[in-house]
Amino acid sequence: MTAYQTKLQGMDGNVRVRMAPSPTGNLHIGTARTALFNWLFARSQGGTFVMRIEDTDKERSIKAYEENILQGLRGLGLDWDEGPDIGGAYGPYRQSERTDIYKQYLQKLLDEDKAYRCFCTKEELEAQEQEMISGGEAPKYRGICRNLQPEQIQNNIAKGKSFIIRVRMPAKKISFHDLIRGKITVDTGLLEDIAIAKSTAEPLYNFAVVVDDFAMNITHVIRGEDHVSNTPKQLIIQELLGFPSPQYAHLPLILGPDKSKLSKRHGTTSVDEYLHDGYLPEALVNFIALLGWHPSGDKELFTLDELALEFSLDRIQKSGAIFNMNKFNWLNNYYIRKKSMAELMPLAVNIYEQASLITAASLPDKAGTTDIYHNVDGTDAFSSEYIEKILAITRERLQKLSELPAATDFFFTMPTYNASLLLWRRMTKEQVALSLQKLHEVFSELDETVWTTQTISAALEPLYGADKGEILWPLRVALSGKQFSPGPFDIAAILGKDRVLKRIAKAQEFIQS
RNA sequence: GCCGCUUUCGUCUAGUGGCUUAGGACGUCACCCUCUCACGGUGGAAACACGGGUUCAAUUCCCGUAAGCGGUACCA
Repeated sequence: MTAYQTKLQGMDGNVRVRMAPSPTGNLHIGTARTALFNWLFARSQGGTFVMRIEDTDKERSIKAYEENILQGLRGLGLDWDEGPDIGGAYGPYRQSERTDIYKQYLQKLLDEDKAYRCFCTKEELEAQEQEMISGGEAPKYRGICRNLQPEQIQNNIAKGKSFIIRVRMPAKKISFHDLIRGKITVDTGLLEDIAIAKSTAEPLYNFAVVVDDFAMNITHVIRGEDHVSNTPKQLIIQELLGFPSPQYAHLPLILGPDKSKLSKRHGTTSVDEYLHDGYLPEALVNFIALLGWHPSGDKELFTLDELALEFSLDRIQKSGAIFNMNKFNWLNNYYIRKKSMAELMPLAVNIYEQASLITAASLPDKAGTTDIYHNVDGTDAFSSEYIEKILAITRERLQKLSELPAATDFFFTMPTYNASLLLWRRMTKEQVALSLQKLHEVFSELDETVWTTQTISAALEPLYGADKGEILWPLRVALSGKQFSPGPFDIAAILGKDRVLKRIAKAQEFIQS
């Protein structure tokens, strides 16, 4: 029995939470974290996690975004028990497919006179609003259509005037207990008669949410803090409809460096982009989990399963958390170092291919292995073992996988040199040329069949003067062409005799010209 | 403007009235390792927004103030 299964014993398992993304953009960091916390809560309680697509806004909702969001979430390791892609007992799970359900409750509210038709045009509403603002009042719908006579309504409908549906907002103090923030009280008298549908077939957010959360038996609503002001509205609608209220937990926002809600102007907010940029899913999950939540101990490195084990709502922060790239980079480096070679290889190969450093051999060789790659002009071939060795010595210096091509291109193509870079400290060109010449001699003599980091290191031993750097720096730069790189023995061991000799010769040519 | 929420090192945070010379992590600085960079190791600098209460005692409780954020749609 796993630790998780042990933990679940004794839980009622009746918890039902939902993630309700709106497909109006690619999967956003904030959405991912809300999903993560819902998932964590469901898993830690042995409850059910429901995925529901909130696509009531026909203009802005795009199917491709829905796919991006769902795929992105799965890519992070999250799964759901019910949803548009897998069905479930409470479907359909797309609001656009639930109009009949909304229609029925909308009619009920209209019949009971808890809601009414508002025939005001957008222009009229806007004018009223302007009037109120210039008069120093808080802009709010005045309730022009609140008390229309039945004949007027019939008349308007007969004339084909379009209408929206508004709820009669009762004026009272309403409060709820937020699982994270405690008691929150709002005076609904300050709220206007909010619109709940554009027509009987087009419900609006606050209404659709209430109906669905009830119909889907949701017990806990865990969502961003930007929804606290919607909660009293939804509470009222529930009351009007006679629905019980779920429990609420409002998560602190993820902030940009300027402390405002994280958005595109702060840079990348899309999960996709981070993944394409070489950030690992496990790093992203670990990082966003720590944005607003903290375990009871000092431990900071968590897998998804470990998070599920430790997670609890009462350890969620109340204030917003700035998305700190530094720490994210550090975490990503940690996970790059930790990842198994088997997982890392396909990612790296893909990146190398995209950078046109290698291309998979067009034909599998006769042994049936397909793990041979060529450089683009076909002048050199590399085994997957060769690439694995490169990763082994390079991974610890990467903050993200996308740095791989620039950091290791010299393993696949001849490096280009920069004159000043070949010179170690106060060395002259002549001294460097001499070092290179000695190196070329030693490597020429070295037996190719025992070509390892150790033998290379030992073979160079006799060349050292007082400053090893006079030999090792030119060597490293000759092999890599870079200011920063792994050590020269490791590079040489991987490159092999032929490539090492060629690179040293090229560097010699360069320094003499 | 109105309503709501929030406030511990630069950042993420621990802390629930005395155990705190306020702990950890990232970043930063110094040193070590070292041919470079990174990794790793050691050490340092760095915070309780302000003002009143309550209490023998407040970072911790209460009230104000300030600041920040969120909301204020026929978006979600």
